[in-house]
Amino acid sequence: MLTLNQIRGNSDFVINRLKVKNFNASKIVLQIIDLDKKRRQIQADTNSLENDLNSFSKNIGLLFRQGKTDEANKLKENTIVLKKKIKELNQQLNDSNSLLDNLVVQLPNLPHESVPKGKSPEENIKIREGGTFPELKGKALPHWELAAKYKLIDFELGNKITGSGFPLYIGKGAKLQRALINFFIDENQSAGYEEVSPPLVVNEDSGFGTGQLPDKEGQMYHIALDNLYLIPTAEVPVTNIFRNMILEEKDFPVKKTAYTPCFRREAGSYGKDVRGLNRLHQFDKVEIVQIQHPEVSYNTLEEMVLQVESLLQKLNLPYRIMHLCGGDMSFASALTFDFEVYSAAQKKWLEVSSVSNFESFQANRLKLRFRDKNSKKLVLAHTLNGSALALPRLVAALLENNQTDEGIRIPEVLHDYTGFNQIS
RNA sequence: GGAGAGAUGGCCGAGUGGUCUAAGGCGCACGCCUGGAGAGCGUGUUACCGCCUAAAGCGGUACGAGGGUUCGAAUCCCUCUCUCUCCGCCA
Repeated sequence: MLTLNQIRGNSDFVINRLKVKNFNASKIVLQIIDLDKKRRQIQADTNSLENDLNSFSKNIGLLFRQGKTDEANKLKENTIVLKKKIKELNQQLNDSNSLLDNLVVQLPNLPHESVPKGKSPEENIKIREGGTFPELKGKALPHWELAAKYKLIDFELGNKITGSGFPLYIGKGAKLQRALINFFIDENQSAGYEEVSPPLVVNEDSGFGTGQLPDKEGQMYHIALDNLYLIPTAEVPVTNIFRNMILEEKDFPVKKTAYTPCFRREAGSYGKDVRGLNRLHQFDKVEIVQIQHPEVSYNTLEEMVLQVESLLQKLNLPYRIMHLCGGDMSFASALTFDFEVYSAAQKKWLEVSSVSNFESFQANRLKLRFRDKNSKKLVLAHTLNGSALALPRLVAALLENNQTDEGIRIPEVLHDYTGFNQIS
């Protein structure tokens, strides 16, 4: 959520920046500025009346203690009108405040100045690519056929147990999941991220803190009886560790990594794009999160991009890094880099990671601040996160790209984790 | 699931209707003292909103959350949330 300070006095700037995200903010911004002015006037009036009431009360107490009951009772009469007026004004103030909140919450985060204009993923800009493309003999099988052939994943059984989008991993398929998770966490740990293992369900406040609520509730599984939500990503519980916190500058950088299953309702399209592991309701992901000083958060973003890149390099997968255009960015992000791996059989790029700087957008909702060393004032911190990495599509590419006549080769870095170097 | 107790500032903890922003202690910051450190002494130490160009200053709000009673609520009443203890059940 943007701060009122960001909007007040910068309305043109805000409106123009949001155009990059194809968001027409002019109407809302004007409403906000108007309402904010009104709200402040109401508050000034209310405060002054409350001040009057307080001094009346003090005097009444004083008179009672002096035994001047008649005078006190006379003063009491004065407070009746005052109280009624204050009550009305307070009602107005509350109304204005919640109206204002409702408006501000609708504004997406401002995109960073480097964000390219564009409406769709086609307009994302490739930063660089790496890894080597596989040279496959004969016809490459898609991962869902490989998964069936080698009995790694049973989509039908997942269907039977739960429904579509909930695969059952079996044998070496299951072991491969664990191997990847452990590999990623170990790598992130060596890069200075502390491992945490958070709750997989969160309350409403947490959902709001990272921006899933309100608006995007349809994307999360909701447990109505307890009003809790299944996490769509570890970002939610991990970032919410810092809700309502005041950090010191010496605490920076805060670096956490977490493995969690992720649950997404998202009723996507059907057909080829969602076959096999391409889109699931439940999947595994290792996340990295950083809390940083605003002055250096973009260096941190770069550092996180390199961390994710190193994972893909070690797995020896062909990948590319995309600078997302305004239209393809998430609501809360100021700058996002997507990582895609090439799937040899499907002949397309699959997104396996998204690394973003949210600047103070989440911090404002979370009330995550730090004390500035020089000014001694409280300042909103910057939050960043990225997948390092999400498993399903990575596994898809891994299976497809490494298939041979003898079986599927496992990347060397995983051998210690899997205990086998080939699936056959 | 049953019974009971509780929630006060960064932490501990006092406070059962008025001068309570809230005693006392710890911690922290600064100063004095010291060769240096410690002890000791002194001073300071919540956040949010509003007024003010800003600072200073002033006003308002907040004692788990929300509502109520009252001229006045940390204190009384109602609802909710959470924590702890005991019993039961249990991975």
